[in-house]
Amino acid sequence: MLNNFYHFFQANGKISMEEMESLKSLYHREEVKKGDFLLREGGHCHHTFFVESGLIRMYAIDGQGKEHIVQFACENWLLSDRSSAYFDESSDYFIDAIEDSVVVMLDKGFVDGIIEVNPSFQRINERLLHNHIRHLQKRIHGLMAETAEERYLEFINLYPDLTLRVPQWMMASYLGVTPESLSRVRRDLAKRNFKSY
Amino acid sequence: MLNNFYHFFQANGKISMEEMESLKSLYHREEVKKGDFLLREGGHCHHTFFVESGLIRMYAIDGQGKEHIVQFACENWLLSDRSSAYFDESSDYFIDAIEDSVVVMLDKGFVDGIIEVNPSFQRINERLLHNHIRHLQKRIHGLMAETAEERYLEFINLYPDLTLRVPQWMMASYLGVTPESLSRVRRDLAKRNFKSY
DNA sequence: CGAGCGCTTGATTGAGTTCAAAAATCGTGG
DNA sequence: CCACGATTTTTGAACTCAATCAAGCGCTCG
Repeated sequence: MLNNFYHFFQANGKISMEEMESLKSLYHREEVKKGDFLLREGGHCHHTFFVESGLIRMYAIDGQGKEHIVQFACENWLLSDRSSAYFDESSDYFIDAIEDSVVVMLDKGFVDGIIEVNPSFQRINERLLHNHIRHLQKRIHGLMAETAEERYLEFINLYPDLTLRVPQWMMASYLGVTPESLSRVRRDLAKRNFKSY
Repeated sequence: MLNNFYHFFQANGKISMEEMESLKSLYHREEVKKGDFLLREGGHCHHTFFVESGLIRMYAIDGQGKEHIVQFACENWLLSDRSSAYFDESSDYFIDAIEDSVVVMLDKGFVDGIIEVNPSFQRINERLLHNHIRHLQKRIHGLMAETAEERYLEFINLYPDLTLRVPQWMMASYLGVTPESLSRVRRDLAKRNFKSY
């Protein structure tokens, strides 16, 4: 029960079980089924989501009604619309479950709370933010400089586990191409006797 | 002399001139001429750059030798390769001056130093990071969901001042299109009797 | 078992790139 | 202050990658 969650914070900040207990008013466990929403466009993102088990995603829907997946999050990942949560704005994004999942919902006060209990989390939070920035920057560079095929290869390299769990059309949406195009990319790779597994 | 710099921190954190003085070992003023480099690919980013006057840019060069501009920074903007600076990695980016500029170079210790002097800067730094994330996310969405024309219109709306100071081919590089394409976008907008100025 | 969803394939279209070259603008030294 | 070379912007034509539209296949789950 929330083993991943407790382990995540113990490993990162050497926080004790008792200290986590003292914060328990600032988080709660939630089970969600495939397809359930944790956030909808126009709503406010009141939580950061820690994925205890399962798989969730964040995505936007553009003017033409097309989905664009911003991020996946499986076990031990944190996901949140930081803009909405931090700036108290209504969100441009949807967050829903791709698989039946167990999610720990962290209140806005959680980060401050854990920093109070253990100040080293100040650093850890900062690191998470910098990591996020680095990741987004890579994504931008990929979209500007790389072909669909290159982006696909990077993705399966970086997230081999997700590749098996995420439907292909969602991966396409993450990569910024249509499902048809991704299908062709894969066919062409196969023809050039490229074996991934 | 560094009026913008002092004003920026006074306005944001109510820090006194004396307190800024106490940090003066952690920053220094530098004059750079158009074309001068502040950072090169492969180097380490040891500073955050505050633009006192002038205009600088950060960009990457891809496998085909093409430039991709990540960010512009004019007066009162901060610019840095956060990944390189924060994680002590070698940088993927170049930073150089588009105009003759006066830049305040902030040492890595500057942020910690100013937080020590005035703890409210902890919050301000966090806000800057969140803003950065929000901005990058918008950019990703633009690249995935919008046409070159839409991105161009957003840019001139958001940064009308930069539009006048940045050469067109650089704006193209920021928007993720070729200079030729941007030229055509502008011609077509003009033909549809769209007047910006 | 059938309806719907996801994946594939084919044909066509289209936004943006590439290559080439002309026109406009800039900047710098004489 | 002008002129000349370099850079920037524009235009044209051919091309390319990926999108769109349309159809068919196969699986699953209700």
